[in-house]
This record gives sequence, structure tokens and C-alpha cells, in this order.
Amino acid sequence: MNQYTQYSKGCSACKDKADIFSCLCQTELDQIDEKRIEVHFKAGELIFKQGTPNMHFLCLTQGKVKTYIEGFNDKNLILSVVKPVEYILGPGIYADQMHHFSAMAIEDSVACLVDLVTFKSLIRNNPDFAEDFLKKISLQSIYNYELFISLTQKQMPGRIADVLLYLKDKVYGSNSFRTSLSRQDLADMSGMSKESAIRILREFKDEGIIQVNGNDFEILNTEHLSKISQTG
Amino acid sequence: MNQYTQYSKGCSACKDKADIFSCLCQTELDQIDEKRIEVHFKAGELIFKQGTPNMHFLCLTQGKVKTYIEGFNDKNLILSVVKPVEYILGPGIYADQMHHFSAMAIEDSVACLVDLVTFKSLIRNNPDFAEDFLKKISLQSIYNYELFISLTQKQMPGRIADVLLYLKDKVYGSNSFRTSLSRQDLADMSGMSKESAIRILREFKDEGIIQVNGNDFEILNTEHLSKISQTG
DNA sequence: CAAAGATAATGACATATATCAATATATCGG
DNA sequence: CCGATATATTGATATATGTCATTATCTTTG
Repeated sequence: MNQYTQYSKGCSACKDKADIFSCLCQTELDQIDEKRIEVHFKAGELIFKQGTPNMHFLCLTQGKVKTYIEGFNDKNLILSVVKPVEYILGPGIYADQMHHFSAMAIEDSVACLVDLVTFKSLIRNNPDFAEDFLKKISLQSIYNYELFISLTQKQMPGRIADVLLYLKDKVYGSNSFRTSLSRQDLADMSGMSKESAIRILREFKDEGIIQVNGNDFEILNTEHLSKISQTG
Repeated sequence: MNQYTQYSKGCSACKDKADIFSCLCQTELDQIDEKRIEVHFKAGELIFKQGTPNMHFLCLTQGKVKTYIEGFNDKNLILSVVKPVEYILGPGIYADQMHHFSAMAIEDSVACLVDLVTFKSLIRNNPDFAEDFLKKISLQSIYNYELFISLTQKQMPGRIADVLLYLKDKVYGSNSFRTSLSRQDLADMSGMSKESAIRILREFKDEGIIQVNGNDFEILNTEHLSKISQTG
């Protein structure tokens, strides 16, 4: 078993691990498999950049990736942290064929690229797959609304609480985790300066809500954290 | 000609005015027409409310509607101001069948409701319509990203500039307009208190960038406004 | 038309948050 | 293993923005 093991298995292996391809029959999976390009990224490497043409549909099979909007004054807003097996899709696919956010590997990662012509033809020819796709982007859209409220109506403790709960529930699936996200990344997820993010984390630590040691996090009191998220 | 004139014309009339139905053939249009319920709303009336079941696809044929997320402490975040002929669709349609934002008429308005079964069957059976729909929600998603940056990375003058440019370009299509949005609404569009919104508007007026008189607005210096939007 | 209620405008003040500067700690290449 | 470089932490200070109180203006209605 080496890092290329995944390579030989192809799309069928991913189908078993994720529901995103569950609507596709074997012929359709083979069709993707044929066009598929597998790429390895090292931690810190840019996968695609905001403002460049969006020519491929991208599926993450190993590692972790952050997606972020590059805003003003070199400030970024992290939209999501993607884990395997999920696809990373932007709205450009059906609009202007451009990337509207950037994606960067935060761990060593493997992604499969499939050209959009193949992807779009699957959408056109398989209504189940189309509906599944619509559901996926709808869920993402719903999450974006929550993000809107968190970022615009909550104060810093509420925003940091939301970030911690997101990491626990959506990314690492555990109360304790070691993250490869920097403090700057946590700040970019909560729309504040890194100094402020650090201060809030320390407060949470002092209050016994979390345990932090470098990049090791443990959420000790989820209810309290949820309450902070609620009260803003 | 009275307010009900629109009624008798049906969907074909809307097809001429808007591109949203351009992919549908006459049979399909008739199919919608048959299921269509036309409803009149007075200014200030709630069209649908966040947290209630989303059972219909909604198309605005007259008037203006604001869509907004109801957040914490009775604070709202206005997502869009919709004008005819556009549809108002939420991500709930393909996710949990719930409304994730509210919609309220800000002028006397007319909307057509079509049950989701009919709508979804059109999506399934007409790939062109499905692609068109995907394009629509993609464009909305792209706009949401711009909103993210405006709300989280710009200071108040930049945010108010963005609101004014949005009203000019996307809602009223003119440098001068009379709006039915209150100052509170403008504040809810830019994520600030109404007092702050009022103050910034006065500053813009004093600097000769805009002319304001009650609800009558005129943008005198679009370049300056764009520059304020850019510099944050 | 007048009274009542809503909306708008303005000023004084409080505070959440960013910025800047200094120090500490971790990470990495040779 | 060590110096160099990046990242994290902390404190002092500045500032953008919200809140509260007051007055003005508009709108509605009997």
C-alpha cells in the first residue's frame, strides 16, 4: 500500500465511500473514470485560484482543502474546509466558467479532475444525478445563510464558537482534533483579526470550555459553546 | 386595463418579458399555467416566512419584494430586492422543503405560485430548463459571495456604497429612483444600525456624491461611489 | 385639520474590535 | 543541534460602530 493505491481503484472505490456518485450507474462511472485526472497536492499548495477559468469538476479523495474568497487588503474569508470524499464545486460551472473562490490544500491531498463537458452531460442525461447535485448545492447554500448570520450578527465569541462547532461536527467529527489550520485561518473563518481569534480562544480555555495546546483542540463543554453561539 | 389584466394573459405573457421561461415549450407553459395560483399582496405583507414549509415555486409578476434572513435580536439581513419578472426561490426546494429566508412585499405586488411537483418534473424532463435553473442559482450564489465580502471586509461607507450601486444597477436601473425601502431596510442590507446608515447617507450627500430627499435618491457621482466601494 | 403614531435625523456616549509593537514559541533547513 | 524564519501570544492604544436619548419630520386617520 503506498500513496498511489487509491489511483488504481478508480471511481467505483469512491462510490462506496461517498453518496455523491450513488445515482450513477456503472457505465456512467466508467465514463468519468476514463476522463479522470488524479493530482497530488502538498500541504499549502494552491489547487485553483479565484479569477482563473473553471474548466474542471473537482473531487477530493484524500487530505483536506480550504476554500476561501480573496477579499480586500489581502484578507481572506474561508468558506469551507473540505474533506474526502466530497467535491469542490463553484458557481462558475453554470455561470461564467470562472472560479469565484480559491482552494488550497491544508494537508497533503489527492483530487480527481473531470472535464466539465463530461460532468454537464451527466447532469443533462441523468435526472437523478441532477437532483442530487441540486440538493448538494442547496445544502451548501443553506450553510452559507448560517454563515451570513454568524459573520454579520454575532460578536466574536459567538463567531469563534461557530467555527469550533463547525470543525467538530463537519470537518473532524470528534470533540478532540488536531487541525492543520493556523490561527490566521481560524480568524479568516470568523471574519476577525488573528489577534482577536487568539484572545477569544484563550478566554474559552480559561473558562474551561475548551482545551487548546498548539494545534490540538478539545471541546470540553459543547452545550456551553452552543449557548455562546446562540446568544451571539 | 385594471390590476387583473395580467391575470388573463397567463405564463405566455411572462415568457415575453423574462428569459426565465425561454426554455419551455408551449405545452410546458400550459402545464404551469394550469397549476398556477395568482396572489395579490399589499405593501408590507409577508409572502412567506422563514421556518415554514416551502411548497411552491414563486414568480413575481408585479411589484417589488425583499427577501431577508431573520437573525438574532430581531435583526434582519436583506438578501435581495426582487423585481418582475423574476422568481423567488430558496434552497429548501431541493433540500429540506423549508423556507430559509422570509419574503415581504415592499410595494403592492402580484406573484404566481406553482406547486413544486410540477416544477421539479419540468427540471427532470427538460435539461435546457434545468441548466437554465442551475445558471440562475449560480448567479445568485456569485452575488452572495460579493455580499460576503462587502459585509465582512468593508467599512460602513463601502457597504452603503454597495447598497446604492445595487439599487441603481439591479433594482431600479437608473441613477435616480424613489424607493419604498425604509432606512431600516437600507441598514438591514448593509449590516449596520439604522442610525449609522443615516449618518453615512448624510456624509455622501454633504460630499455631493448623492442627492437624497426622503425616499428619493439620485446618484450624482457613480465613479466616486464605485471608488468608495473598492477602497472598503 | 389635528392628534397620534411611525419613521427619520442628530448628538453624546459606550464598547467591541482592529491595529501596532513587543515578546515568546514553534518549525525548519543545513 | 542550532540559527533563522514563521507563527503565536500578549498588552497598550486607536477607532469604527452600536446604543441611548432627544428632537424633527412625515404619514395616517378620525
